[in-house]
Amino acid sequence: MKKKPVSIRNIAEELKISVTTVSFVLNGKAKEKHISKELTKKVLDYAKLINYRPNQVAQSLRTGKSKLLVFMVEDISNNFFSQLARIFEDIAYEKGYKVIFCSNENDDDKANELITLFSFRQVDGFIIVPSPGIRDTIENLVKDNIPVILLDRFYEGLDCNSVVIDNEQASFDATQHLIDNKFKNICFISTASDQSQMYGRLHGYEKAVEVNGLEPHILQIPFNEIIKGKGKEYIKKFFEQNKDLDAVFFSTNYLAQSGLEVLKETNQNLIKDLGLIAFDDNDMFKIYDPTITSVAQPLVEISTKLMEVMLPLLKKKDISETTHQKIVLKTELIIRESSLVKQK
Amino acid sequence: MKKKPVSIRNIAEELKISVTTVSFVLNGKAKEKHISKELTKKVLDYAKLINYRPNQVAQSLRTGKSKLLVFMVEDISNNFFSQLARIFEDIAYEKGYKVIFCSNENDDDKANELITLFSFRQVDGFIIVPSPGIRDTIENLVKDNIPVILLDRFYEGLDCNSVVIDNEQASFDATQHLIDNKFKNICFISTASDQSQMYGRLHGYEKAVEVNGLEPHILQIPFNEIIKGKGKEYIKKFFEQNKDLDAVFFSTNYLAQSGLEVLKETNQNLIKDLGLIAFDDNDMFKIYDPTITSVAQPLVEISTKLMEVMLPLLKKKDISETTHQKIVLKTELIIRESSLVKQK
DNA sequence: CTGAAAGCGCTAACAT
DNA sequence: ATGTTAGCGCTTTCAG
Repeated sequence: MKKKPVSIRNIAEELKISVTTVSFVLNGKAKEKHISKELTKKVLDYAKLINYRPNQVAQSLRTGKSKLLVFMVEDISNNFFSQLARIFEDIAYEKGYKVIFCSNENDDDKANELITLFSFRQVDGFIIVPSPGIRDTIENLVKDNIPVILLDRFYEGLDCNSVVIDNEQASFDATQHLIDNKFKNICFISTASDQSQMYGRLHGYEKAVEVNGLEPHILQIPFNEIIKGKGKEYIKKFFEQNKDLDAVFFSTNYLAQSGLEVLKETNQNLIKDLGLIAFDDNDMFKIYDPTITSVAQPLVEISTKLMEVMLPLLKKKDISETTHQKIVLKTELIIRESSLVKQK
Repeated sequence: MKKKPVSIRNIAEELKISVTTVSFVLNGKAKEKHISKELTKKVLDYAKLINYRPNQVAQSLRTGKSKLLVFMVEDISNNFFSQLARIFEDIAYEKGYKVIFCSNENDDDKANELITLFSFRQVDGFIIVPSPGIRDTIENLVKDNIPVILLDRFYEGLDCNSVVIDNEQASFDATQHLIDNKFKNICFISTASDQSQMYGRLHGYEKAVEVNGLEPHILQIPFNEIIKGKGKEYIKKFFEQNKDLDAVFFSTNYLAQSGLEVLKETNQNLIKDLGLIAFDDNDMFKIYDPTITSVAQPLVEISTKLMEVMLPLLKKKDISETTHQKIVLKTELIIRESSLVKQK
């Protein structure tokens, strides 16, 4: 039989005192409420003895706090996001928060629905990798003083907490690194998106190419085509039409994967002959042949910063006066074989 | 300002009827309670108009149901588990359930703590990839009639719902496939674990080797050594001591990764000369050179079955009479270049 | 110093 | 056919 958990009332009855006193003691307000040392100890000991766990649902109903955070990403099965989730999970648990992960597939409707679903009262805070068109929804969350942090990307001009990386610099450095290794016809394969992170990556590339007096070669694949699995076709066609490329810079990990598939299918040697860099690291990159250079995001640092920004918001009663923090973190270029100068 | 959500009482007042009526209508019990069509429609329309969302916390407190499921795996950042999570997430949302993912690191203490944390009342059901020593905890959950399904592995002799794959058959088939391709000195690299899934994989391998009159070559690495990142060292040493191996069967995806790293570091050609199979597929396997044969678990089927088993348990008031289901699913051997007969 | 009691929003047994 | 009300377990104001 399901044993009914003990309630604060049971404790009170057992100890022949009032629920108030029990509640005060259990919430560490014994001192503040001038409750005697002996009584305090008695309550604490008994609670420990019976291994008392407060009913969090009741607590939530009363306090309006659920100790639940929502961590909404594009796709939790994506290596980058699942790694991030894993680290954030630990940090959150440490602070007494549970995390609900969900995937919005970069789709506005799904994202909106999800945010509504965790409708305002049930969740203490949101960490969101926003899809392109939910700016209004985010703005409303902010207006309603709900703790929210944008992750990975943000909306230009919208005043909201965010933790992102310096995409432009990362992309510039990666491109420059290819150029330093004698590559001249570097292409940039990305999604057709004006989201901040892609915008930054594109501009970093363009800047590096321009500064070095080279020609840009850009492929931007519509996101819904990628969803449909058409990414490979686009890349294949692009490679066929641009035979003189000598290096490829993939702006996301899934594009890198598709790209490598195409190269592999076309001609195994291509992978060795081209300069190759991928945005976002992958464990397999270091055992590929050649090993693949990547732009690695600082996963631990991102997660830590998220919690650092989130915690004060959760603590405060009224966050309407808090200024929004915009954290920009540096990436690391992990140089491996694929981007080094080729000896022909 | 945070706008206060409308409550069922607000609706009642606005419509000048009682909360009961509103509650009944909103819970689809209008017919059952003989509430007039007009009133029903009025309530429904108004609720829609103001976009009413019930406070789920209050609902939970009252009903004891939270619409929350816990999905506890070894490590959510592991590709296999994150893929599974992604699919299960969708299926659960469809049924109105939210999912809390967490990682137990295959550690008993962490697993126990997590289960206690989601202490019995707050969560409607558990899906658990159990660490080796939490048999008692699971048994208690079962005794307390809490819906729980074991995933990926189970405890011999413990009567509990489970969804697993036929590890022994999968492993036998994979090994036999290597043998069919003329490999004679096939080694099996695994963890030192008597958990059911590893036991099955080991036995499948042993059986296939024996049936074919070959010698087994087995490396079992202690799990805590793997955690410490010592996996590669063990594998390296094993390869050095067994120079005559012509094929390797990795029992998990992280071991395959470590193994490939070792092979790569030792001698790039080894990867092409050895027969190679990995348990659990990975997107990168099909673009590796050579492409890598793997035993793929049926992710969608697993997730579907989990929900199929879970839903009835969630619905029933008393599940003490239900018989526990043990679902065993078939895997698929995805044959790629790495396991085909080598032309020397 | 301690206790009584209101009330968070909802459901459902009971009343009318 | 619809309304009144108790109560889920907790926090916290107010009273003693």
